Formats: sequence, C-alpha cells, structure tokens
Amino acid sequence: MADATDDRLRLLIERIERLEEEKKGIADDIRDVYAEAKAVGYDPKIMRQIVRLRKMKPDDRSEMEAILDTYKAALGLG
Amino acid sequence: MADATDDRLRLLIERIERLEEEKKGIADDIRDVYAEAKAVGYDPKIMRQIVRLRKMKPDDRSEMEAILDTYKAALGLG
Amino acid sequence: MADATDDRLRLLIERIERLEEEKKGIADDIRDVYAEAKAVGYDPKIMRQIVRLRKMKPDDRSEMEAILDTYKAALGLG
Amino acid sequence: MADATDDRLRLLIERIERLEEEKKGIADDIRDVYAEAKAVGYDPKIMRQIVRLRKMKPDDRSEMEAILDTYKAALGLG
DNA sequence: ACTGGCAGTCGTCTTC
DNA sequence: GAAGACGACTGCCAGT
Repeated sequence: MADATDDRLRLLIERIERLEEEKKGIADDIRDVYAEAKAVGYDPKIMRQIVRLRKMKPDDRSEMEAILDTYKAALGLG
Repeated sequence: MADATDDRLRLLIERIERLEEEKKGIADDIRDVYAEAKAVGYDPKIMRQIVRLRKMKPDDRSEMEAILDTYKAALGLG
Repeated sequence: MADATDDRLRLLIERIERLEEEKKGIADDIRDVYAEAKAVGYDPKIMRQIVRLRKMKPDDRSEMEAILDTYKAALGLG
Repeated sequence: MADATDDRLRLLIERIERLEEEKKGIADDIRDVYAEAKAVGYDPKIMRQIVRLRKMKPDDRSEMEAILDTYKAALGLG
C-alpha cells in the first residue's frame, strides 16, 4: 500500500538524496583542487587555514590574531 | 610583490572558495527540505536514518540489520 | 615578563592539558575494547549502534523504532 | 536464553559504557575549566588554539607558522 | 591491510 | 522556541 502520505515522504527523501549527491560532487571537486595544489607543492593543511582566515571579517581576524599573540607571549610560545 | 607563484596560490584558493560557497548553498537547501518535512509532521532525525539506510547496498543493509538484531537479542534489547 | 595574569592563564591551560591527556587515555582504552571485540569476531560498528541504543530511555527507543519502521514501510525498505 | 557468547558481548559493551561515562566526566571537567576561564575574561576559543599549538612539536610549529605567513603574504592577508 | 590524521556530520549550547 | 554557531565524534582517506 502506497498512499498519498507515503508518496509525500518519498518525495521529500528523494529531493534530499538528489541534493546530497550534488553536495558530494562539489565536495569531490574541492578535494581535487587541494590535491592539485599539493601536486604543485602547496601544503593543503595550511591552505585550509588560509581559507578559514579569509572567511572571517578583517576586523575580527585582526582582533583574534592580536589576542592570540598576547596569549602566546604569556605562555612563552614566541 | 605579487609574482606568478602568488597568483597560482591565489587562484587555487579562489576556486576552493567558490566551490565552498556552492556547497554551502546545497547544504542550506537540504536543511530547508528537512524543515519543510518537519512542518508537515515528519521527524527529521528519523528521516536522516532513512537516508543513511537507503545509501547502503540492499545486501549490506540486510546483513547489518540481521547482526544488529542478534546483538540486541543478546543484550535483552527486545 | 611573567606577571600574575600570565600565570593565571598558564595554570588554566595546564589544567586543561592534563584533563585532555586523561581523556585521551580513556578514549584509547575504549578503542582497545572495540579492537578486542573485533578480534573475537564482533562487529565494532554495530556495537557502536548498540551502545547508542542503550543510551536512550526505553520508551524513547521503542517510539523511535516504531516510527522508523513506519517510514521504512512507506519507502519499501522492508 | 543467555549463553556464554551473549555474556561475552554484554561484558564488552558494559566495559565500553563504563569508559564512556568516565570520558564524559572528564569532558565535562574540561568544559568547566573553559567556563571558568571565560568568567575571568579569557577567550575560550583562542585558548583552544593555544592548546592546539602547544600540542605540536616546537619545530613543526615554527615551520607551520612560517609557511602560513608566506601564504598570508601571497594573498594580502597582512 | 591497518593505523593515524583530517574533514564532515551530528548534537549541544547560546543567542535572538 | 527556533536558528545559528561552536565543539565533539564518527567515518573516510591517504600514507606506510
């Protein structure tokens, strides 16, 4: 028995699955770019840090880095 | 100084950032579908389990469920 | 210069680090138990599911499983 | 029916559960320390970065920071 | 093939 | 109460 309710759920699930596939495709593309970067000598892990930093608003980033420096100084992490 | 090397890195980073944006867009869409499902009475958490189960190959799923039942029985999780 | 403020931060950090070490020790122990279980033929991944199920209140678990069955039926995931 | 096999599985599960509880206790303690630090004016998020940095071997950390600076310069993240 | 490291996902907590 | 952000955990992938 597959009534209207079943179909509604099925439709929602299928939309999600389609979107998940798309998302996976993009994620794979990202992975490829990092691999390509690594192949020409860049460090993927540090590139990820860069991406993270660039995501921040400049002022927030500056402030964060200033505090970080303070803490590092306090702990002898020069 | 922005030489060719710098540009290569910048290009790679920008490709990644563009892809990350696309990915986030898709993720937001997925979130919306779950929200819509919840609004009509479905349980999003359980829907996620369904999506996970459907991702598996049928044989693998059957086997997994069989083992799970065995373990549940062994522990009185009737 | 290491004034009182520095020391306060340092002390907090060191307490955290000590606790993190303890936590890692426990996590390693857990990993060992799963490895031991695997060595005698149990499936660690499914054991994790069992642990998750046992964490739930019995009534919540029953209800969840009932809904899950309904959804599975609706999608032909017999 | 609870034969020897069942008991072996049960025993393993129970050991895991006990360890999980301990782990959760420690995690809560860590959370408390961060909360305490925040209460006296420290930034927990940045403290976590410090903890991460201190976990690294000094040479690795220096090298990582050097590369990071290079990349930041290349991207105008002064 | 296995172990360790990393990224992505999931759940929690805080904020609005 | 819901939404958004953050941190923790699990699963996956690469390296050995």
